[in-house]
Amino acid sequence: MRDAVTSEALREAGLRATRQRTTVLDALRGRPDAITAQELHGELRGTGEPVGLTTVYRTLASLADAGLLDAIPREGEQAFRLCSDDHHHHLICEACNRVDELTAEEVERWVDAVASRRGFRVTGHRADIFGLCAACARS
Amino acid sequence: MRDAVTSEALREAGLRATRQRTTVLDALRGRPDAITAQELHGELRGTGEPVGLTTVYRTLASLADAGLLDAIPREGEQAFRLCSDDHHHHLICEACNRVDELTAEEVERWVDAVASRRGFRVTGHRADIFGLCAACARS
DNA sequence: CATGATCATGGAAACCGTTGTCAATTTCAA
DNA sequence: TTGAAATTGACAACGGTTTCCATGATCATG
Repeated sequence: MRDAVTSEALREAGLRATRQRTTVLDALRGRPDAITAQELHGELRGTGEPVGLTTVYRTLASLADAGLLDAIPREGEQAFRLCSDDHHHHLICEACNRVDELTAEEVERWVDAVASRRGFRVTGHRADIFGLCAACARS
Repeated sequence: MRDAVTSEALREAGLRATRQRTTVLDALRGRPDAITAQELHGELRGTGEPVGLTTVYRTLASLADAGLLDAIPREGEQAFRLCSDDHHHHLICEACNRVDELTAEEVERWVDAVASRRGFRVTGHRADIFGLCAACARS
């Protein structure tokens, strides 16, 4: 059962497996797009498993902290999406918010080269592509 | 005189050369770090050339629109910095907010390759490196 | 199973960066 | 010089997010 998988993931993140957290994490599963706390709250409001707005905010933050979610900054707000646990970059559709994960050795190489050349100690980097996915570009 | 240069830059951006805009743009000149509207407002408050907070916000937004400034997103707020007019990326010190501009053909190549491979129509991309500059890393 | 120490929830209020309002002021082309 | 149009700035409003805190759920332990 999916519930057991979800609970275990929460446990591994150091979080108790509550109904609310399970609901949030399950709602994120299989979603190709990034979603904000408010959007998710609104979506869950309709179902039989509502979760308080405050709790949605807290849960998304905790899961992102734990590395289960990627935070995708959007105009004035923050969207989230389930992600793999290794480092990657994003291909983001500005129309439907679909997010594809990318790995990019050429980017990592560039980061290392530039940083060492200037005596920077790197703590992180970001490389994302924005545009329209094939489906959205067609319409 | 510097003032004439500043006024002309404003004119070219389609903005009237007011005392406030000249003050803001001059304050940005030669600054290695990115600064927020509130920070700049506070800084100017001390001088003999105060500028209203609303005006600082509007001016920074206008200058960024015009391509004179780069917007550097910071935790929950937005910082700005004078920039060159051609496309570039950033090397950002998280301690002192110093920002260096970078060009990166390897990143551009990566963007094109990935996008075409997936049928994405690219509207923009971003690649920034975060860390500690040589000076901040030392202390 | 019970049980309680600890953690989680959620409605309401507060927060904080930012934007809208609008009357007064400034700019600048003519 | 002058007047139409743009700009300013104090203030209020906004919107996403966080804090508060009393209530409720979880789960290691007995």
